[in-house]
Amino acid sequence: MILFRCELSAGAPSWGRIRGMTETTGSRRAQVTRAALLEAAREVFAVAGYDGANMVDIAHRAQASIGSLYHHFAAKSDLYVTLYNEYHLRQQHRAAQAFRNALAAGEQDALRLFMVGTRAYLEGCWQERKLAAVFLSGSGPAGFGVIARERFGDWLHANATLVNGHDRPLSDVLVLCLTAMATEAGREVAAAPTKAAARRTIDEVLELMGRLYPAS
Amino acid sequence: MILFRCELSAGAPSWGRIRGMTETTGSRRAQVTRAALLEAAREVFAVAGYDGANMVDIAHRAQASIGSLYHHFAAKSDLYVTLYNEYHLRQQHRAAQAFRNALAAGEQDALRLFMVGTRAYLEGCWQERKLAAVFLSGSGPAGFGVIARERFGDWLHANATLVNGHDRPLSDVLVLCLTAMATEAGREVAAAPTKAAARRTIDEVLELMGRLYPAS
DNA sequence: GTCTATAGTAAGATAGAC
DNA sequence: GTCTATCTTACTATAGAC
Repeated sequence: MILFRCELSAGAPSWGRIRGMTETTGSRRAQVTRAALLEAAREVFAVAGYDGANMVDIAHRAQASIGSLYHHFAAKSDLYVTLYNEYHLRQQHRAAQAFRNALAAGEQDALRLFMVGTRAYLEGCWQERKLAAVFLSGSGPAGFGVIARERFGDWLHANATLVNGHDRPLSDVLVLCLTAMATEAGREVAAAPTKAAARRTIDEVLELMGRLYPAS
Repeated sequence: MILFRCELSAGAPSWGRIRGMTETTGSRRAQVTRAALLEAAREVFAVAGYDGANMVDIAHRAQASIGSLYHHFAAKSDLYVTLYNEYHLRQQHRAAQAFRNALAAGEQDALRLFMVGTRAYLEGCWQERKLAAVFLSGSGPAGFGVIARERFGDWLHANATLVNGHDRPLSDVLVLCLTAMATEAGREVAAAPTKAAARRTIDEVLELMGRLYPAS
């Protein structure tokens, strides 16, 4: 029984490459440039949002040129989606790690294991709050919000399925509500002024989720 | 004790006029043009979303010119916000009406009254599903999502305050979760294939909200 | 691979005649 | 108030030197 498995969306994402993604191999210098461009994009998106960000600013901040930017990324959306996919993968790893730790520590209760994974996700929102705020802000290329919600819902559903041991243990509406709560909580956590405040929000949301989640 | 009062945000909205709103008075012909432009905008936004909509399409669909459009509305965001404010007002009226009806029918329980108002909101999402889908899609001018969420949260908080009879009966996190659930539910309802499906979603969400809402 | 320069396109917004 | 014509900005895309 594998909860919060990284394989969930490690395959080809249904969304992702809008116009054909750039390769990840290349010379050392190319990789440095690419990394600088991604880091610059992360900062610019965080300040200006998706629509407000412009490619020239990103290139300048990375001390690279427009030509170089377009050499590495086919479009603005490509830049955004690349950042999102990497972020999403890190979040999955955090959840999977926390789950394994809890299992190793002897935790058996399915619901509690589910909560552990969800808590890890929310703590990831705090650790990467600037980037998380970008993706939770609702900005992004056309259709991105819907896809991100669906991906998160699938993730919840798949893990909840394993928790309960049934094929379809949770109603669609319950998954809808859990997803909505986790998303809103992530937004709140990413905007929290202090780590203590973030932790309070996380604790309280998990307590509320426990009231919704049917006892296993 | 007035629940779901229309006055809640009938005053000057904190957001609203991005660049100065146009007056509502004018000649008969001007008002006809203005109404046609709003109706056209409603249709175009519903199909293309905020970013995808373009002003030329809206003007053409209203059989008016670009110049005329900009005479009536200072910017694309003004058009969008005007539609939103009118929609929001109708939703408030629906909730207030349902509340008054329930009161007149002898309903006394505070929580049940709260649910009646919330149900009216969700049924409004179904009745105006095309328009509701626009505002719930997450599209919109920069910063709109945040403001819309805040406005809804204020509405929830104010009414819940009256329900419970305390100054601050609900924790911020609980309001956050109720807001998130209502918003997601509204999205789902607006996208439901049939009225029966919408009603099922509404019933189930209200049941779940009842588990979160502290007994009064 | 990286750069500068530039053309093309689309859309928001404005000017000024009527 | 309404119109046509035009301005401005910004993303996309490409060419061609190094």
